[in-house]
Amino acid sequence: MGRKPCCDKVGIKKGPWTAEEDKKLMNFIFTNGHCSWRSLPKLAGLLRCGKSCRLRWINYLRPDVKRGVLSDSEEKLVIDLHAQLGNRWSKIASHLPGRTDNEIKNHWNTHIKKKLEKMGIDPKTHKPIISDSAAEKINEDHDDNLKASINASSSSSSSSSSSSSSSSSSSGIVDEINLSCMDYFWEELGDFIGLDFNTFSVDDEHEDHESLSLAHEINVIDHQLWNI
DNA sequence: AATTAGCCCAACCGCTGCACG
DNA sequence: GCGTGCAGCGGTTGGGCTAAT
Repeated sequence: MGRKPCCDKVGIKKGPWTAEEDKKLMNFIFTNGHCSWRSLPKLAGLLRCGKSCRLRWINYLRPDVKRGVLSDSEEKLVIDLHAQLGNRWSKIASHLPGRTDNEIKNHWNTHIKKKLEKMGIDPKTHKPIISDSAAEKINEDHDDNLKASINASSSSSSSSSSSSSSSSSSSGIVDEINLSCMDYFWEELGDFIGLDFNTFSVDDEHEDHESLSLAHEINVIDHQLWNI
């Protein structure tokens, strides 16, 4: 015997919400709040499952929900947070007042992802997309450095200091690649939305209150993340 | 004007984590 | 510690809309 489904599918309405249903849901929540999403549809006189009501409320009917396309600064904040948090849309949404995880997820998949790919940046890793030949070259160089470090450490095995410095140089190559990738990413992104990531200031074109406050928030989040 | 292709977004589905008995 | 039920989350889908042919 498995888990009871969240709603018995018989008699449950699916698909787009009507204005009448919206009204019923809003009226109920405004007067009673949402004590239990599971029991809410019955109490509100809706033929929907609790999940559906919850989603409708959070993504559409909530009074503080912000509609319309994301601003450049909001977009930047999403990219920045995605680079740190990955596909944790609800966490990302919590940093953008009035925006929902669903909205951000949709915007990411339809707009930002394409923009980043166009800029030659992998939207998953937030690093430049490297061609096969370039990747081979990096691997060759890395292998050469690794071989050199192994040789060096084997030839001077008595000296612990020299072997440690050699191994750090091989991993240093990888760090260098990662750092240059990130520099490239921030530079491209800065150009794209008009934000200087060194000073967290925006250029004249983007110098509105929202951009500045978001730039400040990005700065704060960056500090918090780096301090973890 | 009709058809097709692509885009966008609301909504659904299934899984996970958490609280509680 | 275990099982159950619920809310919440993220991936995916489907349908409406618009631009291109």
